[in-house]
Amino acid sequence: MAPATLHRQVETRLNAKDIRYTTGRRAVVTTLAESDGPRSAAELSAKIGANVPLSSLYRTLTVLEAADVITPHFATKGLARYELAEWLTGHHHHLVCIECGTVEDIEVPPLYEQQVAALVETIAATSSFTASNHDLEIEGTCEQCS
Amino acid sequence: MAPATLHRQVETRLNAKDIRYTTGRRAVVTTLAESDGPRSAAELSAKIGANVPLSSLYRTLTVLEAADVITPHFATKGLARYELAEWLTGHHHHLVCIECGTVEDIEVPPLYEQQVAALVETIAATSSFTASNHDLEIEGTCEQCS
DNA sequence: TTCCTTGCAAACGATTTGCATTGGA
DNA sequence: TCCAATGCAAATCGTTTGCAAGGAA
Repeated sequence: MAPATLHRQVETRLNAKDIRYTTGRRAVVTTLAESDGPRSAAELSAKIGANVPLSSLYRTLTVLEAADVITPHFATKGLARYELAEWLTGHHHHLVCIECGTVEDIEVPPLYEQQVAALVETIAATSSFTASNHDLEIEGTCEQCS
Repeated sequence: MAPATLHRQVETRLNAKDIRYTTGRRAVVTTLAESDGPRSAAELSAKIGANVPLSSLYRTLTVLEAADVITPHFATKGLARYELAEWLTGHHHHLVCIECGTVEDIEVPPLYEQQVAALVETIAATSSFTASNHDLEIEGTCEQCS
């Protein structure tokens, strides 16, 4: 999605909830849009530069998550990583490096996605669990670490 | 797996690495074997009772993880949950409740498992990422929370 | 002016570590 | 006996919160 379009969509979403789309929030959205996978508060801070205090960053993340603009991800120990919500990026899955912990987004071909969706349907039909979403985590070693 | 068999397998594995299979370690393995999903240190502590200090529990978890007897899981914010490694339990996936955070194991029918395996193969073939395992997280609402 | 937002510092909760003690082979 | 394992207390790390200052409508 073009950055201008992205920001317009986010702004509309935030305005609908009477939340301002401030510079700091815009910076987080921009940075996540440029990333190819979820990023932690520390990673965002480093990339944004302009030494924003971490407490402000965390507050920004809380606000954006509550507005469903970003989604948290917890594939690695001890810290949360965030990415733009799927209504902004499209549905995707994750490659998780078991060495360095970085996470990369992947899209899977439609045929496979249908199979996974069918699997989730099947599970839902045979249990009392109400499924709303799914995420396939492929664990392994990234190029850097191998 | 029968408890006796389980403990024998774990003991063999630990002995091979010159690690003792102590009462505390045995208690963690027993408790995880009785659980239907990954459990946190606090949950294990509560279930084991016998007020074991958390620091000892964490050390036990570290040792068992290093010996590949247990595997950490991070689907929810702020804390790690552990489960017996798949060579002891068999391959499975997870239902994650987005309300209360609890995680439950599920086995998926072989046909679907083959499809997922094929998907992972395909991804591996088209990227420089070396896949070693995968985990499908189905997010939704558990019976309690719905 | 009136709230929302931000910055700073202190507080928190999960986890880790140093060190002295205990216990099993 | 001797080193691994444990308990306790203090330290660490990511994250959250109270409160006062800054900023946009």
